[in-house]
Amino acid sequence: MRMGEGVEWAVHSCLVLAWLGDAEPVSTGRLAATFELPPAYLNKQLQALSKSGILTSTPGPRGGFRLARAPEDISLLDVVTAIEGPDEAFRCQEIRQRGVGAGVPKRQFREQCAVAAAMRQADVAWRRTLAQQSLADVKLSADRAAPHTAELMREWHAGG
Amino acid sequence: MRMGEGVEWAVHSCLVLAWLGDAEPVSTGRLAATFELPPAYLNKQLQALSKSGILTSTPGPRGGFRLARAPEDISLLDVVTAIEGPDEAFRCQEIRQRGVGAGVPKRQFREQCAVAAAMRQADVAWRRTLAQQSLADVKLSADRAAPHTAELMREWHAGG
DNA sequence: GGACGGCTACTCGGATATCGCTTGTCCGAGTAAATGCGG
DNA sequence: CCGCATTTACTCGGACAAGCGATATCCGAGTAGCCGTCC
Repeated sequence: MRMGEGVEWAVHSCLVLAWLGDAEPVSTGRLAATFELPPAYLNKQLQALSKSGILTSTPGPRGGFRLARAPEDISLLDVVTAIEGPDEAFRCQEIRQRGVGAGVPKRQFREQCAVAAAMRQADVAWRRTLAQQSLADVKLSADRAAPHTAELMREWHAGG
Repeated sequence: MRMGEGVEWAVHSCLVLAWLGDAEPVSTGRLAATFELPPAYLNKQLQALSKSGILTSTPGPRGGFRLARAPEDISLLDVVTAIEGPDEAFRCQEIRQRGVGAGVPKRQFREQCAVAAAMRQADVAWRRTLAQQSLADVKLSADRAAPHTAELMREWHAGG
């Protein structure tokens, strides 16, 4: 089980937008240069965030992306869902109904598969933990580890 | 983020082994026929379970696989880890140290990345939920939904 | 009749192809700003 | 000097390839049971 690396790019990009503030939008190229990422592919992730209502995009010169909401109102689950999709990791294929289960009446399978139910519990716990953490929380945690990050971002953004 | 379907096969196969009991081993072909799965590929998953110490394999005629421990002592996390590997879903690539972070002293990155830390919390919650559920629990849940499953398995196994 | 050696058939185990999705890239539509011109 | 039409350059947005891991398969090593033969 593996999460796409686009998630890491998306979260860090949102953090940069949070650090720089919503004064003016930041373009894909600028965000890509911030972490030395391929601009076109990062643009793909940013579009996904835009479609999910996490970012707002403004075209034209001086255009780019902005956070659509305050960092406190954007959870990590929002970002992960926007990039990876809404489906849960475990997809029950209902193999219990094949082979040995082919002959038994369908009524026996009204209750959902016990394996899927167990996996879903874990998935819910995972999602709940992600939903409880907002971008502001992560930003605060990063600021505690490196206090001058916001200033660094603003300087780098102005000079780049 | 997507979990391989081999996990579903592995869990259901372990459940079958639990229902049939450890009297005699069950071969890959028999297990595959139970759910109409490709035998060779299922064998791959069973080998992974065997290498992780969840199953024991006996070669030769009348050979096959058995549960290495009691179902109460096999957690879903054990099975998932055996199939999907021990790595966590989110792999931090440390992109914070590239681009804007290339010039700052390395000491700033002694603390782990805040994004990775947040993701790890969710991963821990997910693993904990999986670890708390044993094969016996899942089997019990399935038995409640379809009480005669164990009997069905024994009959189908004898007649097949 | 019993025991032993060889044979057979069946099993696991790992090496080997194929497919789909993630990754990566490109070009076109649209727009805001700058520019030059006319009043 | 001011306002406007035109041009321009820059942005997003979606369509188009490539690489890699999951999926699927096959064949060889090893072993337990069976059979024929010998004592």
